[in-house]
Amino acid sequence: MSTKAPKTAISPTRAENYNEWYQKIVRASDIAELSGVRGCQILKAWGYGTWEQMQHDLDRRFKDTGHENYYFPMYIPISYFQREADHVEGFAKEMAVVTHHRLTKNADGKLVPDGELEEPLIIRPTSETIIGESMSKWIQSYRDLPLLLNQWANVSRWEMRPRILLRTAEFLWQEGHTAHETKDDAMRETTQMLEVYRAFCEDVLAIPVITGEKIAAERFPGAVNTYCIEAMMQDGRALQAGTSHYLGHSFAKACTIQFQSRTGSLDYVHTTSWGVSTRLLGALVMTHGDDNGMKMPPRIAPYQVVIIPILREDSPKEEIMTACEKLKADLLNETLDGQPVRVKIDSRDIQSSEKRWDWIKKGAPLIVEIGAKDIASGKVCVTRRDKLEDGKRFDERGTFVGNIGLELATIQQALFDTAAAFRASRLVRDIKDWAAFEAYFSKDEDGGFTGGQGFVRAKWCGDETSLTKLDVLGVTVRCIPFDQDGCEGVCVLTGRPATLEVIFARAY
RNA sequence: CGGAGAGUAGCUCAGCCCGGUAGAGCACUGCCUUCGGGAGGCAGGGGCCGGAGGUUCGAAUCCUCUCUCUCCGACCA
Repeated sequence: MSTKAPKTAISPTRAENYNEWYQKIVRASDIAELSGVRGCQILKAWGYGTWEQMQHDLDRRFKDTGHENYYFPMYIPISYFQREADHVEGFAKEMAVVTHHRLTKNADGKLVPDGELEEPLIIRPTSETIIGESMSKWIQSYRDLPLLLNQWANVSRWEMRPRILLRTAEFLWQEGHTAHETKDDAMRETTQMLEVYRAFCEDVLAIPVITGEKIAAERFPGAVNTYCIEAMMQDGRALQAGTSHYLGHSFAKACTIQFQSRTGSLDYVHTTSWGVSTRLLGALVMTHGDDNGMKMPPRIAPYQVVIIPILREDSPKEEIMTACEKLKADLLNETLDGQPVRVKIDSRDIQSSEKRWDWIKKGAPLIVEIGAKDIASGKVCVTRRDKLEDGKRFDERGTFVGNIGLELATIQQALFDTAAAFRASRLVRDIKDWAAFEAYFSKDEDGGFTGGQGFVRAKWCGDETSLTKLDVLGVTVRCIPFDQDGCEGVCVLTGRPATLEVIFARAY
């Protein structure tokens, strides 16, 4: 019995059921899977490898801006955590709490917690308080400032409704924490790191983002200002891809981080924090995935070129493998952005067609097949993942190798352009009143995928009580974009005069 | 955390209503034939039916509790 091959590698397709497509593609691309532990995920080699690429790139950007890596404990005494009231308010409902320090067997032979801790520990949801504790000891004078540190770590937030890669009980991230002498210095840091994130997302992940500030209701608990980069997923929903906070004196006061100023006074430092997480993997999937799987932007792909030897019973196996090795070696001498091209030879003992689909689903940017015919002709058979519909092409071997850096850069740009065009097609600017607004977010499918519709950029009066109107639509204010037009207009929610432009959208 | 649905082979599921100790397709293993393409044939391996109790001579099937996942809602730096 022959089963008909599906038209698409991922089923259902995005149009059929976007949510299910998302879960399927995450699995099929071998990026991550759910674990047996409630709300927790396993990052697999292809997903973790992508995260490692992100880490390398971001870490360099952090170092270039003067930061150094530290590592702080995962356990935070409740007494530290509760020092900042807003912080407690924001996070208390999703804490994992450690109350015991050993296990013993009970009468039934079952292991039960024993040895209750005098003071329970929480597992960090973020580290402002425990880092603040150290900063208060390390900082004495203005000469100790600025203190610019970063930590790569796991954090835990007990989410009620987990969603793989986007919202899990444990995830990996980096959190930058800095302390400054003045508000201006801290604000510069906050905006500088947001810009680092923007550049990283757009240039490396090929995800176009909108930079802006969060409204009060969406701020980080304890922050004075929260800034963000917001990306649009293929269902039109917004995803916060990174945040940067100016924390003012909140944690300085909570943790008593003081310094003697140039004039001799004892002042509180101004702190900031900023972070991105493995959620970016989810953003990548929902930005670049299609119905055949993932498309990894070359700058972040663990392997940019995958070589598949085409081996038949009668093939000169050694000769083909040697040719593959030689091609790999030649490609390793080529570069993208000054970095050696990342190449993998897939020598698994399975059918070559299966390997090919495997890498299509994973989203390797370029798949090269080498068989006896190619060696004879001096050519290579190339599949460009972002142009699957073009099929295979046959390049002169030397041409392919010589152009590899250029081609990877071309693919990178093509992915960004596609994502930017998609966002542009769903970024609406001409909605001026509530009737049009409500109609936009209430309309049925218009040929796109389910859910979010898109972004509405419109005038808003700034009165947060007006936002209750949005509840029934499931829409929120994603950010106040930096590039305000400053023009006078009418608030789309209240009809009152307004100069503020905001992005309205459904969000993840 | 509230409402709904679902957990049976690695995956997708049938069997459950009408209890009699497990099946299909795909995947996997071996052999053969194929193969520039998500192959075909034959032969195999693999599950104590999410877990714990209970009812019964007997439970995947009935009852109770519990865990996990999915969807909707609340919540969500």
